[in-house]
Amino acid sequence: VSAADAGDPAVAVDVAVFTVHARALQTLLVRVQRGAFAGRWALPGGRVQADETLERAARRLLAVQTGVRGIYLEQLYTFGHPERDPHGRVVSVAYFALIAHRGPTPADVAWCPAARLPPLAYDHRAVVRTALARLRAKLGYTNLVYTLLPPSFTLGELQEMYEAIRGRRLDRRNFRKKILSLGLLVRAAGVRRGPHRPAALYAFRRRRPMMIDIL
Amino acid sequence: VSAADAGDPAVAVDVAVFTVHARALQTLLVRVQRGAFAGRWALPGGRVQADETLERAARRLLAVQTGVRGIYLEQLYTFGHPERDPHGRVVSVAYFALIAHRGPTPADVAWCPAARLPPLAYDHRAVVRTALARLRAKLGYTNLVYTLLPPSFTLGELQEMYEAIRGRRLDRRNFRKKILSLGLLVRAAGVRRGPHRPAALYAFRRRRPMMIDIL
DNA sequence: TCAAAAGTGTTTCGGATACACCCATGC
DNA sequence: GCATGGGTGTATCCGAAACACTTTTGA
Repeated sequence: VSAADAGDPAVAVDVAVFTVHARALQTLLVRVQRGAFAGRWALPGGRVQADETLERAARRLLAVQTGVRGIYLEQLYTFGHPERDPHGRVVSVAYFALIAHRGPTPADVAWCPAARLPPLAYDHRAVVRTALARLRAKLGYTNLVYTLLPPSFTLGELQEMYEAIRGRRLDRRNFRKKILSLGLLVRAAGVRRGPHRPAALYAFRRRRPMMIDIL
Repeated sequence: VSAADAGDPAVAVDVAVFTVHARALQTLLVRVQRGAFAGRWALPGGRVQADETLERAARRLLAVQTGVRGIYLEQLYTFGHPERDPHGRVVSVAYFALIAHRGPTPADVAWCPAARLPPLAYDHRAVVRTALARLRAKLGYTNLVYTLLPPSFTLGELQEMYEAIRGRRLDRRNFRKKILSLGLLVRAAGVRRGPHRPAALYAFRRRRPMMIDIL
């Protein structure tokens, strides 16, 4: 009923960051430096400081450990089983985050296909599983894909995002009809040139999280 | 990186319990006994003990404070703003729960219409708002209504649940068609007699949480 | 006999799905 | 000239929504 004492669990945050690259969902992992899990891969995260909010802690630890900052972040679930951390009682508030893919990462940081994760420290496998379920569900009723894409992109690229995350192919004609009918996109200048016919570029009319109705 | 120390936030749980009664959503509140909020209403909850899971803490505190036990419970969201509790840093894992309505409550415990709550302690108003949003969303893709109903009930009573929670009327014929087509219900013995034509009784084929697709 | 809830079918509309062909480019 | 992805239109199906009258009971 009053402030903390030494009997309290420690409070931590963990962040499951996803991107889509090479037509596959990828998860951001860091190598554990110390303790019982030294050498294993784990989600970025750590202890919450006394005067910061949970989300701020998540952003700080993510930036420090991986250099990633300024991305979409939302609270996922709180994992608090008494034995989840062999070092002592730690209650961890997990966040899930999305980012457009970018280049290489620092040492001891890696993008790993979400379908083939190595053994992870703590209960982070369960955290990733929970985050993936949330991600798939949320794509169906929000415009969150925009967080995975650069400012302009082709409809083919957009469709690849949905296919990578939902794990199945979509009909191109129906997809274009549906997406364009939502009015979320505007034509961007220029075209994407590749080894084949150039594709029109599009951009999101608004780059902020919104409820919508798709798929 | 190791176990807790005195700098850690306290860890608590709060439980937002809902029922439907008198065609309205009701929230279970307890009166705060001590501290800065003494006399105010609040959600049941309190500190997590060193060796119990978060869910177990929620069930324990709910039973001790209100006598309610053995109900549907799910984790909702974790509230951790540094100033949410004037007594010190407390990170609170909120749960949301559903129960069929039953008789009177102990002293200093009350069911209160969710639409007209009194001023609540801490950030519990935000907790209730979050829980209501979750409840409304979840009714749309699960069979969780069963938690609000007695073992047998009429289709009219079932429809009242949906109407109370969603806050709008539904067409009776379409509702019956849809609900019966899902195959979740079986006829129960007997009829409900009232001041008017008797109604057939139904029961849920399975009383456990399931994903489905309704409304 | 009246008030109040129970019970029942049909029509309409819109969104989802399935499906095939031509186009523009780089190699 | 060919391989590769870009771009477009139509027919069908299914579930959702709208909608009115008869039935049974207790008072």
